[in-house]
Amino acid sequence: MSEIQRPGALYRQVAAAIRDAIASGEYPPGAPLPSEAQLIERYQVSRPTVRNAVAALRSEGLLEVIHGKGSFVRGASSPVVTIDRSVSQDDGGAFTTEGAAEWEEVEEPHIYRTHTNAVTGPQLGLREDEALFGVDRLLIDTTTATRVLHQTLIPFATAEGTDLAEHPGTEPARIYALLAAAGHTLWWSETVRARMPLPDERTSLQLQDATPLLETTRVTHGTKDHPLILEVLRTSADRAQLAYRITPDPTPKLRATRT
Amino acid sequence: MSEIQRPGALYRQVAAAIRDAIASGEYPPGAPLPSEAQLIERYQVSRPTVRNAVAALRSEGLLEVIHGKGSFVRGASSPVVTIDRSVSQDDGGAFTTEGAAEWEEVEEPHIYRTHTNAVTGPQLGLREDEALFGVDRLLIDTTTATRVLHQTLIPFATAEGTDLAEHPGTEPARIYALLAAAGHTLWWSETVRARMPLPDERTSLQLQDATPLLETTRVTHGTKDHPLILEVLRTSADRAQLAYRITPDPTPKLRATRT
DNA sequence: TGACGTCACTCGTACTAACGAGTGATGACT
DNA sequence: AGTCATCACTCGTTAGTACGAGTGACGTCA
Repeated sequence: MSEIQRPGALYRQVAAAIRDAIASGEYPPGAPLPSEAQLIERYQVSRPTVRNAVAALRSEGLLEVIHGKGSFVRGASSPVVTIDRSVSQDDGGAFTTEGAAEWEEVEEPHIYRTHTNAVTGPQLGLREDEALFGVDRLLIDTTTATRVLHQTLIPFATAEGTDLAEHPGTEPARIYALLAAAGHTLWWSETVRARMPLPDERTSLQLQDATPLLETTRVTHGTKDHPLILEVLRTSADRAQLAYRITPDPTPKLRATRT
Repeated sequence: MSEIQRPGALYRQVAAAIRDAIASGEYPPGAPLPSEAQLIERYQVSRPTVRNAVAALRSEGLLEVIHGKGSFVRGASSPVVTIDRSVSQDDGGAFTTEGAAEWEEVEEPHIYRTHTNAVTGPQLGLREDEALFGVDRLLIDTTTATRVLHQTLIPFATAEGTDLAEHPGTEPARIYALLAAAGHTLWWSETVRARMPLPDERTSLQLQDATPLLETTRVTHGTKDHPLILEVLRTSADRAQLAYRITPDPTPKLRATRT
């Protein structure tokens, strides 16, 4: 072996050596790494050790391995799409949720009835087992092919007396307009988290290895004291980032929450 | 073997069987999994296969493995701390960035000089290689021990003529107050992304396996046409989530960006 | 009683070996 | 010329084996 020696496990040394080689530009983004056989030769280690090292780099998101072809350097994955989470309202009262123009539904939205659970109940200010409409959408950005899972949960209490009871599959921006027309002054609170995807999320969002999931939960508040709508958006952290616009809030913090 | 059979690789079948066992409550969160030797016995496979299966579940964030003790079920990790990213301003003009009361600096902030690069330049509306002050902080939430890395980048052009040129290590909320006092009307744009941590981020934030990093970038805008300050916040997606407050924006979207 | 060494148990690392499976190019056959 | 079988190369999976290293309990010895 040439450049490896000190720290701990052999495979970590090999991983570090490869990491350095990538950082030094020896293997630029997109370039193929030497094959396992060549790495075995170069570092004079066994195949399990090489595979262990490659696996480590893969879990760091540094490599992409394609069966039958080889390992490739995955350039610093910077998000491709910026999803603007601010909400605009034009003179006519119509709302624009950024992206409405860019995203396209690939399938019919899945509309169903469900109930609040231990998570969604508190978020909506409801007890558990309260009736909800649910709408699941799979959206795809037409230019970048970025996929987004979008779920809308509408309490019966919110839908009652509006068009929503008949057409829960209405698009969010129209729902906002509906609620505003019903006399609500709307504002939203949103939380953002990230986690590793579940197996089914990996497939439906077509996530690569070591790609976290970005998940944002938006609660629509109206003039009444309890929340009106719950929306959850899930997408690949590799492909998308979220954008917010913040203006100073004259009301001293009401929202110091802790779970 | 008992419950495993169909789909693809043996180790995936074993992983699925263990995943099901966890889901079924056979191994509740916090409980120890059978040892490797017992899993070998139970599923009648070799040790590499068992280890492969366990590694897969570990990378899903479902298991935590402790050397010398065993493997343990890691219950659905819901964030512990909510970081409110909205900004409040009281009558006296002082700003409150939520969390200021809860977070504590563990070390002296690291203050240095640096330059814009290909990423930070455009974000600040500057060319590359423009001079900046940099301030790095490691903050810890006193009640939950959640760690946060915070970086502030201040262009010389912003600091000039203000207290910042002398004291770049000023806290963000005070910087906002300073800029407001200098005649700026402030607003902020913020982007959120997630990715797997780099090795050094893993250690400084004490991240466990399969824990993504939440990273948010805040740009402070004033009355002038170019941005004033850049802040980057990094924390464990396992321990923290971000919160935003959204109000309808009368200006039709100016911010449809794409990188 | 207290300190410490030992031991049994756990996972971590490393090697050899063999075969399966995906990919792409080459070349023969129609 | 076009189609398709083959082959070489890549990574994927599995088995078997050995020893290193961290942890905690137990028992011995002072």
